[in-house]
Amino acid sequence: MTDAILDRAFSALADPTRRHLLTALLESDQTVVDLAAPFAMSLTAVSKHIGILIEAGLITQYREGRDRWCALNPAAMHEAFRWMQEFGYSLDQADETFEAELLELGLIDPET
Amino acid sequence: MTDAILDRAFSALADPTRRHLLTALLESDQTVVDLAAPFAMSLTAVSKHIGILIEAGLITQYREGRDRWCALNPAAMHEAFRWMQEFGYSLDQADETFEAELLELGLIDPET
DNA sequence: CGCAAACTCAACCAAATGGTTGACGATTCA
DNA sequence: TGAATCGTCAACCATTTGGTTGAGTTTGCG
Repeated sequence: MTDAILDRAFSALADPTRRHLLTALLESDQTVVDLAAPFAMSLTAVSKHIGILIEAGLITQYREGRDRWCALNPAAMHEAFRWMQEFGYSLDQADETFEAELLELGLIDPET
Repeated sequence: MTDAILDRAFSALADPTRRHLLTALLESDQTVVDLAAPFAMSLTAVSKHIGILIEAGLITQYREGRDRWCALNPAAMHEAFRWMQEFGYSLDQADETFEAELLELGLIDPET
């Protein structure tokens, strides 16, 4: 039951396009067309992503004329956040090991 | 670059089996066979899940004879956690709206 | 030695994912 | 009224995902 919510929240968050949509909404509510503008993909594709975010409970929509305005919905994000909080890891330790891991994976340059 | 890390972390977290594996490791380090025992799926399947968790940087492995011990790796979890922290939502508000949403989706009973 | 245990690897499969295009409905505006 | 804007829907496609089975490798043990 709570599994289904976390499934949808985390898999919605797993896509970079959807994460960009969410950060865009951090600024202010936006219409579907506005949200889609920066992306090099069809409006239909972005519309689908938005549908997934809605299903995941990460955003909501309200209509105004022919516009669909999207807004952040804190509920599901909060639930995912809370799940991760169970892992009471040391933040200091994490910061140290993280850099080393990035180097190992070749994802950052040594001089950065 | 950081997108790739978040992609892998969140999509690794999106599967309930893998989340169960992580919470099991919260107790203590465990071998692959031990981790697989509670699940109604083949050892190969669990081994694949573990591989995904390793690739995502959520766990690490060390060998000891024929055993492979798995241990939590806080790095990637921390990164995902930090991304979500950008959403400075009100936790109080989230708790209120979350219950309502669960009801609406039929995921919980009214009396709970 | 010889077998069992602990895995991993390779090949395969069905279903889900992320994208496309084309048609459609609803709303605004000249 | 008629055309343009703002979307959604349906069908299709290639790739990824999550599972299987069968074979192989390495290690421990009697």
